[in-house]
Amino acid sequence: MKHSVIDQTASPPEQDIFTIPYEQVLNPSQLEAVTTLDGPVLVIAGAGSGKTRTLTYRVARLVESGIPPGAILLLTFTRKAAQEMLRRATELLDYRCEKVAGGTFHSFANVTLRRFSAVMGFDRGFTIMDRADMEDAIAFVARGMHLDKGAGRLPRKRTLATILSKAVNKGVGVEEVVSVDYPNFMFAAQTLVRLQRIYQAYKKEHALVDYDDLLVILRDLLRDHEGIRQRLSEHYRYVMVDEYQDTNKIQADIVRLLAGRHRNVMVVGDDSQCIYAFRGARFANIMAFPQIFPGTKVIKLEENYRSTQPILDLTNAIIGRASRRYTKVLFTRKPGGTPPVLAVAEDERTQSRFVVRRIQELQTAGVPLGDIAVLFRSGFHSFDLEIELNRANIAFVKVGGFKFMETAHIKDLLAHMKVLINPEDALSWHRILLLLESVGPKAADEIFRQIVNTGNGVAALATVEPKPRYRKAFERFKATMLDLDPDRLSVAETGARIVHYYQPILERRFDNHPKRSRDLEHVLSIMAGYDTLDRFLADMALEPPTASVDGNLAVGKDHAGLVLSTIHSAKGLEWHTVFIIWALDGRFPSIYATRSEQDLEEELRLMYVAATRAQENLYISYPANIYDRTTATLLYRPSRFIDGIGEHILEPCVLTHDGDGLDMGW
DNA sequence: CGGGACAACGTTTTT
DNA sequence: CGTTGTCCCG
Repeated sequence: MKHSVIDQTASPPEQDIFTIPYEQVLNPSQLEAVTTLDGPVLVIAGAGSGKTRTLTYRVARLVESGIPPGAILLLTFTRKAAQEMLRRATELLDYRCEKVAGGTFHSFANVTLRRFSAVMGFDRGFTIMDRADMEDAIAFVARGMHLDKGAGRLPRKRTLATILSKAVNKGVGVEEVVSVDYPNFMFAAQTLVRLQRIYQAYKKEHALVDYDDLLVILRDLLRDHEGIRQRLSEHYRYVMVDEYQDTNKIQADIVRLLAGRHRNVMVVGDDSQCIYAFRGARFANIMAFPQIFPGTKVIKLEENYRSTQPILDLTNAIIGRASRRYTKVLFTRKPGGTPPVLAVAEDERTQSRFVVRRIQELQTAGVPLGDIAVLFRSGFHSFDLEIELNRANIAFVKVGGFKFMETAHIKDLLAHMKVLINPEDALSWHRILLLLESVGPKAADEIFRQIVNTGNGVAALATVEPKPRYRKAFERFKATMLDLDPDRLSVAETGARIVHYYQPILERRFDNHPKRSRDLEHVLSIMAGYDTLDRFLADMALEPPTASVDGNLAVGKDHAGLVLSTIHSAKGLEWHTVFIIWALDGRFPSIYATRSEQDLEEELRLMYVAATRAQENLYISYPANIYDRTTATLLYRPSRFIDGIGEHILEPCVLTHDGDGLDMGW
């Protein structure tokens, strides 16, 4: 009997086998979460309530209880979060904790699907498409549909991708997404339904998998193949999921299928911190969990260890403005603290200077730069501040926003590598063939056809008959590619040869090629850390490097530099001092979010997440008098999420800017 | 095929 | 306003 085996390994062992003093370092709720090893558990963990700590100790506890580390699966929102928890568990206990299986749903899906790729009909591997690949593929198949031009234009490819992705993540039809979110495109709804079908078929034919497919295919694999479900479920006997409020229906299904048999599953989340509904996340998953797993033990962590009471007074006031009542109220025993400040700046420059000056004062007062963060709604909100920081010689790392890996030259490099692994990848073939001089869509298509028909992978290049027009370019391409044997060459060597080949193309196509050349060098240095091409490519798609290239790269996120981050990327993190800039109504919430009640509510939660990152100091600021071109209106009110909050909770401060001076008056 | 000129569109967050 | 798609010509 399997059950008796599990019960033996997991039953509470003798007290004295534990080396970690759990009772002394955890509060009663945390302790209960950490020591309840069997059966379904739902932990509702408020901001700063020691959620990460709880998960870390629980990993250690499981391992200490004799569960083999490989039988524990820890699903988190970013891979970094998983690594960090396992690292901390290792510090608490020992090296065994490093062997726990951890990662994001997407990376877990990737490794699992590769194990069972034959079942799915991908016998030669598959390529993961990033967002830009998805858009390109959609645009490509849309062009192939030869739509009647008189019948009105389709949405742009970016919007198409958003629509198709939303339909998948919400588990609804394309028509429904269009009618709810894009009523202006209702005329094209049926075309989009067809487009979705063709796009699916296209991916299948060319062994391409987008982000959504990773989840969907894993779910289907678990649902439709009982043998595989059983194997995986017996392998991962203890499942933990972090940030459960930001999972969607498919992810909840995966958890249900994976843990349905042994029911040893703990999910941790906070409904008031759900900030990914825009891509299908449903905080309803949290409320539904006890129904899916009857007998769930519900544990609430409500004591906040992060922030001072004045900061919590503000965050409670913010979340109190939600129309939905959330499941808990936070309290702290942390003494003292000063009220958060709301700073009104005349213009953006004044706001930037205010932030820079305060940072300098904090440094003088002995606060390390790494303990300070500036948070904002959208990537571009920090541009002006970045200039001022450079001017003041303050090192920073920017997280979120700009996608280094999605720039054209980097994608060109990766496409050359992708066809080595998956020669059916039409998208990448197309991309690299178009780089050849005098090769356009038609010639690219013809060459690709010849390659695929030979069915011989990259080696098929030898048999292609180039037209005289592009013969010379083609021969150079062919010679380079035929020489790239992934079994013989290291990843970095492969990359270096491609870059060498690509250099003249780069110079011909881009004015700023010196900078792009440096980018390529940077990617080559990343390659040095990989021993197989698939691993490298999968990582670049699933966990691309985030730091920007020019100047301020270097420092890792946990060290030294000041952090500039979108609020989405700041999830789960905390700092001594937090600045929230551009808290201007019309920017935060963005005017586009002010239409629907639901979008607005998510923006409110976003403000809540931002404010709850602060331990000691919280500064919220906004530039007044910003003219918005698109709506032809003047934006001058503070964000509605903080407007009108009492002065004893959020202390107002007016920044004036005359000449070079900065006056902080009241 | 490649480049230039022009028109239309929609604007954010990320695996 | 910047990006994307289309059309036309050399």
